[in-house]
Amino acid sequence: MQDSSHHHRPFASAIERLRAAGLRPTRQRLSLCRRLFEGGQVRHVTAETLHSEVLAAGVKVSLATVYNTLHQFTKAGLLREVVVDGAKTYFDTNTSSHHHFYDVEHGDLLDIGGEGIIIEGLPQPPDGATVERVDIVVRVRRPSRD
Amino acid sequence: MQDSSHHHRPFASAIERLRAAGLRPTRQRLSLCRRLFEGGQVRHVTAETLHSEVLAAGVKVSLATVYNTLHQFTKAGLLREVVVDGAKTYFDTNTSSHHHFYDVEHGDLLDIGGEGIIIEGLPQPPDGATVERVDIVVRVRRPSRD
DNA sequence: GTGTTTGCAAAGTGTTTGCAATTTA
DNA sequence: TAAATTGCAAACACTTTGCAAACAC
Repeated sequence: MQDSSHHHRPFASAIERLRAAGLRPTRQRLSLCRRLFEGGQVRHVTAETLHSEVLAAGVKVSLATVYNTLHQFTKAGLLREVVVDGAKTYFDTNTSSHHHFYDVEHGDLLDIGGEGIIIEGLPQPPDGATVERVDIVVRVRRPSRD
Repeated sequence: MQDSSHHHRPFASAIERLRAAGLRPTRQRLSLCRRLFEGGQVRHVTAETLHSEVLAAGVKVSLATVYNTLHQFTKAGLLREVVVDGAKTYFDTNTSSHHHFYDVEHGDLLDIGGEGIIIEGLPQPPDGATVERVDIVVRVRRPSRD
């Protein structure tokens, strides 16, 4: 059995998490923060999905603020941007090195833990280029019943 | 030394290539086709870059037609769409299974041949999902001299 | 109070579409 | 001539931005 002591230290509250990120705990940021991190599970959201989620919960936040907040969270290291689709931007609450299944039909993302994955045969990056990150996207199609 | 007899059979002409794809060889499609495939090298274009290229060469084509043509070529198997950036769509003349270096700074793409690459440890796709394609994107940063 | 954050609406970017005019076979 | 293709301009989806009002400390 593996220990999980390397998990991120759980924050006592969303306020604490925001403070640690150097962001004022405003009403809007608090509800977004709670929604993203307090379920305890990895989440994949777009600005739109997160926005309608908080709206449905009765919290008033503008879409522009959701966009801004997602980027602030990303810059602060709380989120990670995932590029799998030309149209929309996904944000992942899992910020550790890992990969993704992407359901091209429904637009669903599923994490693939980065631990067991080994890529063999990758050539050296060109010139003096430094590798920033290696992303694997497994594009899958789930048969839709029609 | 490896033989290269598995390369795509070279087409006598752009006309022939279009016919084989079931597309009428119009003036616009012909110049786009020539530009894409007659250099003999792998190319990575966006609608914008290809459009300004043909314009610069004195050929009159509308941007809308470039978009439509790129998608027709893709559907016909002449091109492959590459998703590396949320903003723009790249098209690759290399349609075989392979991967990419992506210069996040300059937006440049570079192919990584698919032959030597082995990914170990990928879990089974969820449910009855079928894998459509596995993409590796190595995001690199080339230091810009300032 | 002072600097930060918000919301709105407008602007921006890349892409798609409807349709009349043109071109191809 | 009949069917396919083009170009334009308008529509589109998603995202960013400018700025006055609201808010946090």
